[in-house]
Amino acid sequence: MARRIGSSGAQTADSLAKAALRLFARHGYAAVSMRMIAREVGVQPGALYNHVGSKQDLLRDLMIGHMTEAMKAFRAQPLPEDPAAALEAFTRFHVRFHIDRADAVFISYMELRSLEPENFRAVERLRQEYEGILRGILERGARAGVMHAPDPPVAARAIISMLTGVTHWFREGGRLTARQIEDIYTDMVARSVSARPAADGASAPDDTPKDTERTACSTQA
Amino acid sequence: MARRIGSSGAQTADSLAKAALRLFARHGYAAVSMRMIAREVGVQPGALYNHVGSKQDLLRDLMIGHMTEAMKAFRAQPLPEDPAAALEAFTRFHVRFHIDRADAVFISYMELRSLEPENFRAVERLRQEYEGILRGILERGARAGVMHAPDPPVAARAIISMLTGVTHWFREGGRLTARQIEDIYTDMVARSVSARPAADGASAPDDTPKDTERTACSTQA
DNA sequence: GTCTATACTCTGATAGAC
DNA sequence: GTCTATCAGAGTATAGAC
Repeated sequence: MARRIGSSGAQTADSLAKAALRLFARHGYAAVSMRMIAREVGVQPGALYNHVGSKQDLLRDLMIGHMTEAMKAFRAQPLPEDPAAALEAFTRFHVRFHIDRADAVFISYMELRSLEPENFRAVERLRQEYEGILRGILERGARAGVMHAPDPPVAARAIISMLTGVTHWFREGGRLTARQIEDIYTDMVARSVSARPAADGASAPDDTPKDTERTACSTQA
Repeated sequence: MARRIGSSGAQTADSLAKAALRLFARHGYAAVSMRMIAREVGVQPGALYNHVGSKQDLLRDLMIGHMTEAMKAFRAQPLPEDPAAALEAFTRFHVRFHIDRADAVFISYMELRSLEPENFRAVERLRQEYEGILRGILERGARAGVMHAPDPPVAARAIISMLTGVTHWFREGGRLTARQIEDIYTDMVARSVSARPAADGASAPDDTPKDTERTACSTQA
């Protein structure tokens, strides 16, 4: 228990978190063993348990850490009153924040199923809170008549899926800079809920969805 | 080797594929064991190897089967000449086809990294072929001036990410019917590359991207 | 705080009887 | 074609020396 001279626990803990993040993102939680992480960190497998309770704890801490950091960073910037400006702020924030943290995003998006029920609920709560921000913007925009969002919950998810997908293929030093990607996505998102219809107005549903074919239950997470 | 009276290999093989599909989608390839699959099928673990060479073969066959089926189904329908109509056809096809095969889509999207290099290349080739269809539509639309797609490769990926995301949350019997989802997504996709700018034209990049900040390499898969 | 050593379970895959 | 039995190795996690 006592710390010996020459030990460097804080450093190991940090390098452990970094290694787990990288490996989980690359191979997936289930495909990564504590032995692999230990090898990466440069310690024996058993030594990891001085810093983390279990492999599951490691995943949970990474995910909750990422989500809370995202929420905090978003709230640290002012959210414009104007819905269109707010949407742009959200989009730019999301793309920029996530491009810089591709590994953490990837994990948070893909490894929900690897969380044990209790941890899942905690993370899911944060995810819904974040999604709620975007939904709120769309609802305000639709009410104000400056946006076309027949179904804000669905639109919010569609937009977040689109934005988060960037982490699947973006690589630093590729054909486009992060800023260019940000511009392209911002443009597409703004248009996707634009109050102006698409060119030929092929089959845009009305702003007030018809009740036909509606069913009972609520859309679930 | 000889088939005995009372055996039912074809049925087992079918139920094996179905069980693997379901379990891989639910828990992830790495988290699913052959023993779990065997239990689901109702045979002993060793018996699985009468129908499949390895766990990896099972994944590869599921993914390639899904992708080729998708390509074949898409090509079985006529693709309109008009870019906007083609985009709508693509969107509706994608959403409809994928909503009915949520498990296969989920696997094809998430388990690329679980494929061994050779299998990965085979699947990736099919994926790019499919993405190329959408990219082609966007390029035609942009050339014809009826679509705004500053960067068709990025736009194609963004749209596919958005559409594929539906499998993350859609459940039969939820608040919305599949047809309603299809309508909403079709509308959003059409608008996202609409030639008409978003309401206030906040910061839409030009159709001809500026060369500033461009870097050398090509966008990678 | 890290080490070595280990407990115990599970893994993918195979061999041979039937 | 399925069974039982088994292999060799890897999985998470713990115990106790230092």
